[in-house]
Amino acid sequence: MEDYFPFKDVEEKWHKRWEELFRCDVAKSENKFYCLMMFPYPSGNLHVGHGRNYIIGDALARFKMMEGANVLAPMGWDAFGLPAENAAIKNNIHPAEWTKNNIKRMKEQFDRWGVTYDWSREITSCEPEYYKWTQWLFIRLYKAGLAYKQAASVNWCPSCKTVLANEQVVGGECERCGSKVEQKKLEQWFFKTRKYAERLLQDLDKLPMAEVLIERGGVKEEGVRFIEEVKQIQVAEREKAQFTKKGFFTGCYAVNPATNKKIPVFLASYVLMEYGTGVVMGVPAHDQRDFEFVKESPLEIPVIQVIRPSGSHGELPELEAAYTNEGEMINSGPFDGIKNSIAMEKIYETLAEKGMAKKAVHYRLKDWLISRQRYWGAPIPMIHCKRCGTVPVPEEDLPVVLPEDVDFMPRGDGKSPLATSEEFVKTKCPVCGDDAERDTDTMDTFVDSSWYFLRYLSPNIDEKAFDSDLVNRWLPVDQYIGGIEHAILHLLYSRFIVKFLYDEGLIDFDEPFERLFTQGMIYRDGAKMSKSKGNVVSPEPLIEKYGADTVRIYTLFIGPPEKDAEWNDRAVEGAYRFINRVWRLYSKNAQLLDNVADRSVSIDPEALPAEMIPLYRKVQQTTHKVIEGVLGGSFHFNTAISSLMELTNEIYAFNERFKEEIAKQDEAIVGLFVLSIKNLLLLLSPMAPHLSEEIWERMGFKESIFKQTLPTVDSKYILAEKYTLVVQINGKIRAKIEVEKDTDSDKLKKIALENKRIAALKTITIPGKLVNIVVKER
RNA sequence: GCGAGAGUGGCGGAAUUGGCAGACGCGCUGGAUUUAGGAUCCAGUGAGGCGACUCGUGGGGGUUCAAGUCCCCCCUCUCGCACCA
Repeated sequence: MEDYFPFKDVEEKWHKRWEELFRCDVAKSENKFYCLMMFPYPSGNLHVGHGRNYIIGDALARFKMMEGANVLAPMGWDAFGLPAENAAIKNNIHPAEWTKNNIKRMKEQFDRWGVTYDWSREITSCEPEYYKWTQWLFIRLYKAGLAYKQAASVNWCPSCKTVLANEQVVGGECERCGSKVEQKKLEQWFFKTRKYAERLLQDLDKLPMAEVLIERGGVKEEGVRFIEEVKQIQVAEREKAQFTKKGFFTGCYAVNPATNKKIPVFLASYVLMEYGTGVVMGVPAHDQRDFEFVKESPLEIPVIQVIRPSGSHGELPELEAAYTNEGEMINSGPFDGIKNSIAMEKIYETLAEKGMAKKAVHYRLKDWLISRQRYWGAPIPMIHCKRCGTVPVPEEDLPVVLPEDVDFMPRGDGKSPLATSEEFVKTKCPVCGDDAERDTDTMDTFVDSSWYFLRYLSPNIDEKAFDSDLVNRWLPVDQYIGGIEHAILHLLYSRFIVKFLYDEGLIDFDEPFERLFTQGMIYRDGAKMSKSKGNVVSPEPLIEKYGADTVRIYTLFIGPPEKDAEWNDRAVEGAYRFINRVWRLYSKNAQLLDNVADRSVSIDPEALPAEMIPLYRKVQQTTHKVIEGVLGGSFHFNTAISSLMELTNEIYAFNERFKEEIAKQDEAIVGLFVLSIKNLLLLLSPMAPHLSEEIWERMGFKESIFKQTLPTVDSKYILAEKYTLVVQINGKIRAKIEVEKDTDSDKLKKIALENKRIAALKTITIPGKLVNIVVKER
């Protein structure tokens, strides 16, 4: 008997066979299930926190297969991006090569977890075959009037003379050299996401997912704004705002239309031109920023309190900070005495009647700035001609290939690295044929990832971006799984692009994802795993020591998948013990179980002796719980595993109790025993696939366990025929009595009252649960 | 500041419609087995009390026969965004 599951001997064998299993025939779209996991950035190493995403997705894909679905589970690489360029600069390796190496390594990591995909559909966003179509998308947007050029600020390091990403700015300083970062205006490309703001907001209702709320923060309606009256004020010459929260008195006054009082007008450094009209009403008594402005400024600015804190009386003390809570209005003319939240609406109504105000909706959504002054991205396919202006590269000339031999070290003139390649820059104008220059910026990597899920259906076609027919049959994605960090922008951009393609008539759906699931982060020592904190847990040593199934089971068992969880090295052993407990169930009984498939073993539940019914019932209850818990929509693998542990414990007890009968091959007992083990394996297999497949094969089944259907539930046996009735007095438990399952209320009441002879005022009877007796005094 | 989420044993976490709080696992304790250790198997394990009992789901109120769950107020923590008013 082998005491431990020999995972090292069998894992590889199964990885090879599963590749076939996961190859999807997309021509058959009936009963399709598109299970999409966010394609990762190939940063080099996956840790167990990343693993959660892929393990959840893999387990789900396998459950769906066993439910009979035609599962499409593809994978690819979001392969353009800043880290490749940083690594290149640091280690003097070409970004393309660095990326390629990382992809190779990460693919191996997927494999070791037993996470399987349809690799025949692999896509890599940095390959010309792919980014050709990212460029094509840009041109479509441009031709539809949704791409435009405008000056916008970038972070600029005056010492490195280069553009910095937000991430590279730490505390206002360049992370590399520590110089103070400046803002510099550059002409850049934008996509008009704002044009889709209303639809992006409205259609959120089509997405049944918890994360909707997160995105509501991104596209948000701003409330009432008093625009009209302030527009009349002439804004004086603006003083340059190089200091924070300082102001300049214009000498002008505005009139507060609600009270008809004069208000001094200031220029303030902290008011953003880009937001709203660029003009705001300062309320120093009730806005902390305005309050600080008044405090920091040498100017004499009156602070008028207009909200009296709830419950306060008499003279109001001088404020030490802005009062931002509820209260009633004071110093507000006709609105005095009204609760501030109500007054807000009242003031609006009054002004609206006079035609002085109107409600406006402000989406907290900017147009999408897609230009990046970087090398490692898809070149923007535009040509600048002196005579014809900016013109798109003709579609037949795509892709605009990213030249390999470019010096992408910081050059110090602020231009994109591509500008150094004369060969790249110099071109002919496609309109007039004259000498012209290519745009030297590349696209934001979010553009690459905003359409990749369409490409998976036909990853290799070179005459178009995607096959509309296949895409229409397979999308929207049935289940999208990914990290919370991408739940906002990536989702927004993908939705924008899909709506655009819908408007262009290229696809017939306008939301890309049917359901989204964002899994929680895995923490370690109270912080999320990161290289800089040095708290990452690598999967390899764990898989080496305990096997892939242990790591999978632990990862799924750690907690509800949507919540954050703390990694605990020692608790991994619990998963390891469980795996081996299941294995021993087999190995202890190998004589019986080896090739048991070839024999007919069956049971008739109706004919089972009473002492065997509890196990049969446990099998039914577990089956019900696992299938409901996982496929019922909540992906609660943690409770599914716990109930499989319970079942395992019960099979152990059964095995021990009927040891001799099993040895003697008693038909009924062996039948139930084998059934229990079969169901245990079927339910466990998506989560611990190596173990389950191996035992399944040894039991003599010729086909993969993932080609089996999930066990069905004999629902008659879900409820026990007896249960523990709780008897409460005044809501406190006073007795517990075993009763028959179908006992009616009257009978229950009688049983309870006989048990405790109490003069009852009132009795609450809940069949199946409890009897609560209410008495006057205890 | 805005937005989102979360507070249950020593720890991770369970608890249909409000109906036995703490399933399952980790850790700990004890027993079996073993020359011993490890591994394995079995049992116990919220706190207090000898006890019948009492107290317990961040804190305080409330609704109810009954509250982790519903309502009001407060506290703490985590994440995301932001000179966005």
